[in-house]
Amino acid sequence: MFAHSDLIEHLSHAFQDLFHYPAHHISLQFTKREFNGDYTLTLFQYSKILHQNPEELGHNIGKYLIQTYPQIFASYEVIKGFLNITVADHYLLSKYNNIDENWGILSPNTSGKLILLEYSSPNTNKPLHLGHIRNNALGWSMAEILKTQGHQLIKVNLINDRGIHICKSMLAWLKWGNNETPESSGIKGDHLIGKYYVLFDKEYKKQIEKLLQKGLNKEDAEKQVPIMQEAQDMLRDWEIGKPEIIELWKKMNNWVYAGFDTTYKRMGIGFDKIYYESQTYLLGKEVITKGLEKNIFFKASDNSIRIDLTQDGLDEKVLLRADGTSVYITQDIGTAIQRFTEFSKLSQLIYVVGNEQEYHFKVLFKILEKLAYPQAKECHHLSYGMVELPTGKMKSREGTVVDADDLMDEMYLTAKQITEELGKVNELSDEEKKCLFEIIGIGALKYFILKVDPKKKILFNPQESIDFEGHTAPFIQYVYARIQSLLKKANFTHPSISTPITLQKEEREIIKHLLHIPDVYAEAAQQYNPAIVANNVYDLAKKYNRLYQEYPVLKEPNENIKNFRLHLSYTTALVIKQMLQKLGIDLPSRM
RNA sequence: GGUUCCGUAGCUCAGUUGGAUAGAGCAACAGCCUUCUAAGCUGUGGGUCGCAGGUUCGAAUCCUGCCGGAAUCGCCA
Repeated sequence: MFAHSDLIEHLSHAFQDLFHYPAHHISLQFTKREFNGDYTLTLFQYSKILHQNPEELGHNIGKYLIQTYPQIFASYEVIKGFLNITVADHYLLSKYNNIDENWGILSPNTSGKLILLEYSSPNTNKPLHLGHIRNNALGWSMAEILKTQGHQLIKVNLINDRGIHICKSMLAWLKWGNNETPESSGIKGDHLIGKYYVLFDKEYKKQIEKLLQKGLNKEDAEKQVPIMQEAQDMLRDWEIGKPEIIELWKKMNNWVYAGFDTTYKRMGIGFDKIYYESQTYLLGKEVITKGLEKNIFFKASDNSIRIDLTQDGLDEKVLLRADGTSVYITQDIGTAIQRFTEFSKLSQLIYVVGNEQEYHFKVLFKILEKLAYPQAKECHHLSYGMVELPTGKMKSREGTVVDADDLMDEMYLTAKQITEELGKVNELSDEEKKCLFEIIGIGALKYFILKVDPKKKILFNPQESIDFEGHTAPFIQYVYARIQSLLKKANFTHPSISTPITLQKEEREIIKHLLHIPDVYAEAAQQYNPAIVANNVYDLAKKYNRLYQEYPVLKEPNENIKNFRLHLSYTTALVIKQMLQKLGIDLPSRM
């Protein structure tokens, strides 16, 4: 199916016939631009095994290929230890004809797995920020990429809707809110809650300062802050289910969810299922007890239950406090097991969570393994680096965050400004324009994030706006829009290519690139890295631009060539669209 | 201190299952719109691939040590 696999098969025949050598794992690479040829075989390794100098070996294989498969191999060159093979135009074209809208995408099949991917997972006490944008973009995109490999994905969000942080916002709202609501204030729900979270923190700091002035040391002061004690009391009331607290909690959480939904929708992401920590935080205790009976865990002298992972290069970890209450990892064990039960065919869990929690997930997966869950070995933490500002890490409480909604607004405005300056779409309706600016702005933002290897941290400078030129989404979207314009002018109906033609170098470059796309998806999935798709689709767009600049399409006098170029343009746009959609980026038909 | 990750052009990043002269974008400079959308194309300049060893015919890529940065090693989540 892929361009390479049959070429490699023929090469392997060559080794067999010529040298009776069973060559496995032959790897072909693209020939570098400065040499003649399409695919290159490196000869050194074989020259050693077969006791033949590379030059001679190269000629032997090259001749064999051309004589045995003249319809596939056109010519070859041996330079130093490299065999550069040029394949025939009609071979490339016959492969090219297989490309359709599902190119590189396997339909759900028997080897496909059922995978649950958890991402986003926000707290309900503050709005989403740039860090969440990275998480959301990565999570969504990773799910789409895994689907190309025939897997079935369940995307879930685990919302952290309980705990002291929510009580802080609730308390501040009770004290100073005057019954302010999103409706009465016109403030988006999550932002409104965030406002009270900040207010709490201000008051908290003020009170600490007072205590310090009274002569308390820092540690005691932090323990005695009245407002913090009030928040603790509120958490206790919440836990025993005091009706007015629960009601307030529900009301304020609903404001937040409405706000999140707006942001998610604008980002173009979604979930198949939403879990709430308030419903899962007690899970896991039972498992701990069972594990204790099986001696996987042990009771420490202080009555807390722990696991000793020192043999596995980790530490001793508490799983249940002495008073029987659960800790963070207890509920993660619980939810994992609950999911294995809930979806019996589930074979993999993927968690999209920042790299600060790498240790946590190592421990979690190890515990699941010790508890003899076969899925444990398939669990994966898609860990990503922090988004940092020139001033350092973003901190919600100190207001040094780049707000997700604000940033998207800014991207929209930049897209609007640039588009209007260029003045190419003036006759579009206001509604169409709005839609276009959104596609360009949000696309630029997502691409900015997704093109970077997830494990690297991203430095975001609010002073410098995100580019719309060069290695960006708008660049790729522009290629697509141009092609749509060509197709429209030509009334293109994509007939198949049957007439033999001679390909230009730029055309071969594009075809070879397109033929390689299935490998790109496979690699991105295998490495859990959407950046591979992001960088590759840029290369494709770049190659098309070279062709576009150099050769006419509609104005090409030869009808066969004209039709072929139109078809190649159409196919390129098709694949670009597919690839960008894997990144969650939309495409405009004009821009 | 232990563990993990990162260090490539002035800046932002590709390239790491070992292969040819290390590639893009931004920024700078010089060209290309009476020809299919110039958010584009072409060219110039810019590199001790953190440092030092090692393995190899061949190392940005693998191994060891060191330097610099980040995260983590909570009965916080």
